[in-house]
Amino acid sequence: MRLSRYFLPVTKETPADAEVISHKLMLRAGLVRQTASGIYAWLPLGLRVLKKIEQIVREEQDRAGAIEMLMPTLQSADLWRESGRYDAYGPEMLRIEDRQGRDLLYGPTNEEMITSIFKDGAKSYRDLPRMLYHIQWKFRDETRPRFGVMRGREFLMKDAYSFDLDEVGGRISYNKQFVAYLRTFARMGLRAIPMQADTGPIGGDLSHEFIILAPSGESEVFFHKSWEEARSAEDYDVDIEDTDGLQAFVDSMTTEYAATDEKRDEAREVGMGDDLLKSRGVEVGHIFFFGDKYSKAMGLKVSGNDGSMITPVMGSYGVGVSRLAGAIIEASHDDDGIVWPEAVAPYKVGLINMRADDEACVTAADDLYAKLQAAGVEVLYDDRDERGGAKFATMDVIGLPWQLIVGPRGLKNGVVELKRRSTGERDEVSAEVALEKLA
RNA sequence: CGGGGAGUGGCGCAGCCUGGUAGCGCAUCUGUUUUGGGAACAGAGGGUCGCAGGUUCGAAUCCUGUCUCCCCGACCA
Repeated sequence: MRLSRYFLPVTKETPADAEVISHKLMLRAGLVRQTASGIYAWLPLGLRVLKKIEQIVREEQDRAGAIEMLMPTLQSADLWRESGRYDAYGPEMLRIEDRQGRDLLYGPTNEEMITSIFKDGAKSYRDLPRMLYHIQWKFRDETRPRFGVMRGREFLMKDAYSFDLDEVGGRISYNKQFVAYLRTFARMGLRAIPMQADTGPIGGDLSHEFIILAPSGESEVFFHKSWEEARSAEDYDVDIEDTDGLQAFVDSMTTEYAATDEKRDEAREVGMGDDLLKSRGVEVGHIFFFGDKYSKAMGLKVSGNDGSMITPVMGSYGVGVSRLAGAIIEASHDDDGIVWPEAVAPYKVGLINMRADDEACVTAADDLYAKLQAAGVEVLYDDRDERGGAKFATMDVIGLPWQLIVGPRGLKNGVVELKRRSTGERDEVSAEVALEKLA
């Protein structure tokens, strides 16, 4: 994409509304614009990030054996009356009436709807286990939206639902999602720690929040120092079909101490000494097993192999997709702007032509642009007639992982400059070497 | 939902107390000189002062109502 033809409203000043760093940077970098309290428009650059995040979530859900579908944002109130939640949910649920006077709501979550759909389509024990998911906008009318997209009223969420014949099966589904979550966040360059959350009606330990560490996160978290070390998705490469191995792996991930502020175990902390670390954290995912709460209330039953009727047990698994965009920035930025992890960067390379009025520079930069595109490299080409300083500042604030700088100074010596955003390292290399490194 | 604050060119703000026909910085546009870390100079465009009433010869300014947004707290599968 040529910047001269793009829509990228980057600002030097921060709007007064923004308080947290990710919100400020998202506005400054032209990723989002607020349209109402807690409601955001995703501008072209921001949308690319959102889609990158969404795609990683999708790939890991698919890998875990979940099946993608899409449910609507608007739901019938009758569906929620079946589960009893229409009255129970409270004012956080946005209620709407259509022209016929029918009660609708903008879905804050989809347990009722998925249960109803699954009930319609699954009749036999042979139809289970199944996991279904979708990535769809939700609305929760929070009393006080804040922190930009991290606590919006309208937000993009991946929500998955598992259906199993019994609790043993339910735990297997849960474990598959558990691993998928670790992998998902690791792929985005985040350190996400599973922390035990309030348990569902069944009790036990089948509910975890995934908290990412970020110095400016919204809540305080406490954990064993082993979580400090960076881990990649490969560290979570488990055979999810090996039930025992999967369980052992999940156990190993939940033995080291990790707790949110409300869940602290002081007795345990005392014995940890220097191994205990604390940080700020942002919740980016939450998984839980809730047994037959919805299946029972909504009459979901399938035939067993002995002709009996079985009420399946369910779990649900949420990832805050739009929240992640903010959370990643919280975890990865510096004084100059965003530092995108490569996996979610809107473009991989920012190509800068230092002098739009210099024929040699234009030719060289155009050539690199064409070759990068031909090689399938996502590149944002700053071909505007601006001064170098302004271009550097723009590239730094939008945080693309690589900056490829073409200027008269380097061309004289037959080189271009390759700068890594995360470290600031610069290499003077030939155009060919630069292409090789980026392709 | 309790408490606090703010609405004035795209963004950040001043003016309001003490009514007199709207200003500054940044951004934008034009021109010239510039050009490796957000250039300088000269000129230009752009605002029914959130909205609705009221008081007054006259309202951004005073009064009443209303809407919106932000911050702290409570809440947050």
